[in-house]
Amino acid sequence: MVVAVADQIHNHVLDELPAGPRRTLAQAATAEFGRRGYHATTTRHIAEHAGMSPAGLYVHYSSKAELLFTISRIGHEAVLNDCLAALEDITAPAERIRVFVQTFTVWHAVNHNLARVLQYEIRALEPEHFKIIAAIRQQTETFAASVFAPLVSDPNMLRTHTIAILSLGIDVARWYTPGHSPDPESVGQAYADLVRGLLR
Amino acid sequence: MVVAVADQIHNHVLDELPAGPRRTLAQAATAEFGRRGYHATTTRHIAEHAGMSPAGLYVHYSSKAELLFTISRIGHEAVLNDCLAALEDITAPAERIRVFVQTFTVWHAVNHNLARVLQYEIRALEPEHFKIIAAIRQQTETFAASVFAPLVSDPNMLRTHTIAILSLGIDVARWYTPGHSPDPESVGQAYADLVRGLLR
DNA sequence: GTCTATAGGTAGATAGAC
DNA sequence: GTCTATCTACCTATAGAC
Repeated sequence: MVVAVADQIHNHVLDELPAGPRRTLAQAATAEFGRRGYHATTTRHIAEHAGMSPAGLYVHYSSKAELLFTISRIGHEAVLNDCLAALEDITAPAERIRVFVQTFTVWHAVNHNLARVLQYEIRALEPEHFKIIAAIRQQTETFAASVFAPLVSDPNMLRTHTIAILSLGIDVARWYTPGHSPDPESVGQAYADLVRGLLR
Repeated sequence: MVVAVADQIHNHVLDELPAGPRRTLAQAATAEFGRRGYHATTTRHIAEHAGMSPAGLYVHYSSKAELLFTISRIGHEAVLNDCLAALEDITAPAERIRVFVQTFTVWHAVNHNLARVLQYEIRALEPEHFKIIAAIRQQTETFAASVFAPLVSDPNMLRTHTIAILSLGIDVARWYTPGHSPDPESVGQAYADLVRGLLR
């Protein structure tokens, strides 16, 4: 079943946190923020999802804002690191592009709920938190551009192509619906093929 | 100046409403919802932006939810109608695709603030409102698929291509920043070129 | 139709017992 | 570390004067 697999991998990203209430709360908050949005989600929703009282949350997180920041930081680092790791041993430019698009796309399909928090709730971050997140996003964008650069000579076109290709992956988080959409690997493969045509 | 032009055309969409407090409030709400999100925006923000007291809003709208629905309905109808109108006299399949992509993309760049409300705040709509909006979105998606169909024989690929191409346009609303991003026409042209390569 | 004032509800966060 | 109870603040919406 697609839903179960997606949930497993989804939880896997936040497994960077040691097992315990802090991780449980981060998982609960990700589910709620992803479905309803940060401002529509109450601390009571999160606590109930995590199986504890509203007050219990504040033993492990100082605020709702810290919970969002923690999720956002781990998520943003995970996308970047997964893409870096996937391309580590690949040197052929065309193959690097193919694997990048596939990895980035699959990540957003598998982690569509977490990805929605990353992409939609940036403006809900507090200013100091926003700066840190923006820096990670900049790294991801710069890395993507470096992957596409060998096949795009014009710098202006490189910028447009990079934004467009990242858009394809990012927007998967918006429309992806487990059970209704094709499985993540299929989407990733289809998008990698699309981009190959796009860059010729 | 790019900002001024974008604001003019932005306001133009809501000019479907007769001039008066109802239109002024819809414009104010669009600006606030687009910047901060529906749930982070208070009725006081909207009233202040529109230059009236918090209570004044309720003379013209029954609730904050009705304001969102009004904006969402007019905006969704505008995208669909603009695309239909742009393709009315065009029969050549490749040209229809080019003009569709350009129109859809430019619309989301010019109306990026309104477009954010359309794309990000669907889940904030009340159930009855959601049904009506979903029906308009379905029409737009069906129309897009009919435009691409002549150049994509495999039905499965048609669905993937349609989603991907709509994603490109929709995601413009997320990243477009007047003054920093290229002007809307340039983005539309670049994306139309990209899609031409993508469909070959 | 506009305002000031406020009702009624609920949010984030804390106090203090166990 | 968990709970129940609650504080304080603010939000949507209404009442009622002008």
